[in-house]
Amino acid sequence: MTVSDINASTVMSETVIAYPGGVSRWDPDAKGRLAEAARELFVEQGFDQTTVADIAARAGLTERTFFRHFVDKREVLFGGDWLAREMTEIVAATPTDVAPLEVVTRAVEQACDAITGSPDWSRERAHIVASHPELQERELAKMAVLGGVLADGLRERGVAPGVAQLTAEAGVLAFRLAYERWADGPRSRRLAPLVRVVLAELRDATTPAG
Amino acid sequence: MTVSDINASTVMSETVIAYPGGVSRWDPDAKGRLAEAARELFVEQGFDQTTVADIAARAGLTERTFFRHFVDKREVLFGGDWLAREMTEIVAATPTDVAPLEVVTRAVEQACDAITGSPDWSRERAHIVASHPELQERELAKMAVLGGVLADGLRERGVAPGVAQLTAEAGVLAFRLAYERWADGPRSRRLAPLVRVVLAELRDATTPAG
DNA sequence: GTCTATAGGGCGATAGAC
DNA sequence: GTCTATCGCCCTATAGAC
Repeated sequence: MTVSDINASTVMSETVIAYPGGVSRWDPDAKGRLAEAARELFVEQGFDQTTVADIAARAGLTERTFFRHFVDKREVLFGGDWLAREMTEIVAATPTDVAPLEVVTRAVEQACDAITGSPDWSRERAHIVASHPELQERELAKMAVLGGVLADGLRERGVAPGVAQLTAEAGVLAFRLAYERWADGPRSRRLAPLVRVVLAELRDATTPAG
Repeated sequence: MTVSDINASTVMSETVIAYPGGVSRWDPDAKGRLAEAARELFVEQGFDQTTVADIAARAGLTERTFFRHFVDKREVLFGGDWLAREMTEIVAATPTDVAPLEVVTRAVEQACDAITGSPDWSRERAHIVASHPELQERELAKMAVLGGVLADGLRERGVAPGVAQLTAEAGVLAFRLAYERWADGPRSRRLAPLVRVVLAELRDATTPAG
């Protein structure tokens, strides 16, 4: 038995014995387990107090594996580029005779429904993000990406580049402000309907002498 | 002129004194020297390849001193809260009979003039930021802060909270898009006049059936 | 100022699936 | 056998604590 064999078998016995939750290193959906472990720990002890090692340990994995799935610690709270891809598809699936502003509005509304599947966690997450500047930064960066994909989607429909960018950015701004209001408001309120309200207010706000 | 004004303007402009030969720890304007050293090194060898130790060494200081002046490595490319303070003052100095949208527009225009004192560095900086996601994140965060102070400024003038936020965010969005166009455009173009153009386009983009 | 913990990258070894 | 996911241990820089 070589040294590396000892290490390996030690690791293996841990795999069999030392995971009380029945979570083994080779169980499926490592990424999902890491995300869930992270959520739990962030709620239990806060984002700052939770190390990547903590998260990996709870998921029955190592730090190194965490970083294979998420580019950094913050990213575990954001669904990668899932929402961006979702929005790309929504825009592409919208009939071509729909006006740019309406395309963006619908895309944002559908995105709202997609992300608020579990309202409790959505709100919890919103408050975690709101209380950590580095997470707000990441959230804003994600919004910028959404603006980019919306603009690209509009351009592919033949919308002029400048108009596409402005319309997309307006939609993303409405998304962000609607989300902010929703997270602070009563839990009975739904997010999607707020989008058109905010967009109308944005138009009024940018109209001189209004 | 306050101490923070001195530091901020030193960071933002080229009013840095030359230190021929040896730079000692006790020479004045440590913050300005650090910012200058950082700029040079970022241009020479890139942001990633430059360590805080490199920057501190060139400025004749220690890493610890760097972190006393800048909360993190990225912050050396951003003027702290200088621009936010500037905007707060501009809003406060605007006559009270000026409409909210016009207040925001003027504040952003004046901010444009303030940050483009040295167009060459401004553009260089814009390209460094554009090619590093973590710097884009910080830039967006700074924009969010500007939105906050503009909204607060409007509220202090008696503008309704919701209107204040929408107007402020619209102004900041126009600022960001104008800056983007300016950085990519010919160097003869000035930044400030772009703001009203973008704001008008934003209004058109948010107007249905337009 | 000194010390230390954490984030995060590089790379080869290895376990398991197929 | 190939292919992929994970490990383990190297490392440095950042950033915070003392």
